Amino acid sequence: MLNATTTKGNKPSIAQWLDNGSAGQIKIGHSFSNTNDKSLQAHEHLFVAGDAQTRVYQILEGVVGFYELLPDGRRQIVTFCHPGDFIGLDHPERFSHSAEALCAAKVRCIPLTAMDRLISSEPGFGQALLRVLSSELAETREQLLSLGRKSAHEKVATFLLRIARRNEREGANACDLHLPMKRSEIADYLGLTIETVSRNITKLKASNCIRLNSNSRVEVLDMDLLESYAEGDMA
Amino acid sequence: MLNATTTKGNKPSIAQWLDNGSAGQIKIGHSFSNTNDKSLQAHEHLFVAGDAQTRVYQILEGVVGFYELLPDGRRQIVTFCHPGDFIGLDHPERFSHSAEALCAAKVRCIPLTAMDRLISSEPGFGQALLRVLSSELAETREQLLSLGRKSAHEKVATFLLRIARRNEREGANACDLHLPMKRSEIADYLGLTIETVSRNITKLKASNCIRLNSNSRVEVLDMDLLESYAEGDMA
DNA sequence: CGATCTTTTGAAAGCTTTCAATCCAAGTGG
DNA sequence: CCACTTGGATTGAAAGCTTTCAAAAGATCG
Repeated sequence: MLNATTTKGNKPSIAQWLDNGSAGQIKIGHSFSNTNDKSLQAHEHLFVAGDAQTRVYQILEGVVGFYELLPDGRRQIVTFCHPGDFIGLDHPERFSHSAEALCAAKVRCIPLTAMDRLISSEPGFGQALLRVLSSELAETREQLLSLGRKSAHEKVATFLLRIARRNEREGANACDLHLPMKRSEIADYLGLTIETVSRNITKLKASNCIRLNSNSRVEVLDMDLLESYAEGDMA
Repeated sequence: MLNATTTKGNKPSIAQWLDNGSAGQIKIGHSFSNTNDKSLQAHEHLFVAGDAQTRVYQILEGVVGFYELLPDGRRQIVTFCHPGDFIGLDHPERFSHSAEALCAAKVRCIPLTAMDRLISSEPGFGQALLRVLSSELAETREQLLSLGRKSAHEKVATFLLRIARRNEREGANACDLHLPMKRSEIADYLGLTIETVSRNITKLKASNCIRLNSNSRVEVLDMDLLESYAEGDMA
């Protein structure tokens, strides 16, 4: 979601803040003293709704789910945060969302004051943040279309396609998808139930669009078909 | 959606760029030479998906719907833009969305180059934009919860409640809601059909939660009830 | 290998949509 | 001033898709 790469090769004192490889984009590297990294076990929370927000987080390893709850327990996962992504750029006061590691994860914790300092001192930093926020907003709007107007089948296809695209961006095999989250988390991301997600994955299998090598390892057999499903060209 | 007020009192040469009254927030006033204002009739498009994006727009008067289409014509309205709101901060290349005036409207057109200049020259401007984008992202995420996890009844209640809150923020009567959009546009914003929207407005009337003074004029009779409906506390 | 969690599959129920018809408000023109 | 027209909103009934409830099948782990 956020166009920033992880700190490849682990340089703990150098935050590879923003590094979207596209031509003409700025690249910021900056050393920090008052950040600290935090390791999370699977299913451990980084924070929960109601916590005061005093830091911004950047994912270094693993995947973190960012979600909101209704009083009766219904959950909407807003985004899955991957290495390089930021959490907490959007809400300057108090979290209305919670963040939970889907698997073992490591995050860098950056005090808001450090962010403010950087914005003032590094001219390019604020602009980089603008780009990060912009692309996150664009992605969230894509998800609005999915949630508001797509069928379950289309939602699942769109979800898989997005993962394929992410793979492509990162130079990985677009057809070999790894799903770090459970069906229940996919369901809460797509506004569906576990059962509906499962049924539609089965449908995609049946139409020879994908194959499951394991529950969390999907192989795309026909990317064009997957794309047409995602856009609703057929049922 | 965007924390910026309109140019009250019409000062065409002074863009009251950002003016969120909160304590400690910056206030920017800046004069521009190369912006021009554009008037739109009801249902006239500001731009359509596919257009190259060369400007950012700020609504001066009226309401503009920002939407995305699926190939088969299904529409998702992403946001209703009110005076002060910006359009086009999120996507630096080519529009994947379209923008259409819901009623007679006036917008200020700002070339991207002018934005870039401002970001570089006015230190506070970039930070103001960050806040605008942040709050827009937060609002979009709220909408994700609505679309993904709320019932039709809850969606409609949430929609009305949001308008009431907007009224409050602007110092207007929170109980007197003006709906500048048609039922079909509410439907495409909430991921429902016209009929479902209508039925649930009727339900809200029947439970003495609201009253319709006209099709576009809703009076909230019981704000607490509306809030509890919006959160799903009852049916 | 048993215990537990997760996924898949089946059948019935429910909510929203679809299809249709009526109602309503606002113009238009005679 | 009153039909007539028109676009939008409401209401009704049937269909459809997703959910709910339930159970079986896998997978993981000690």
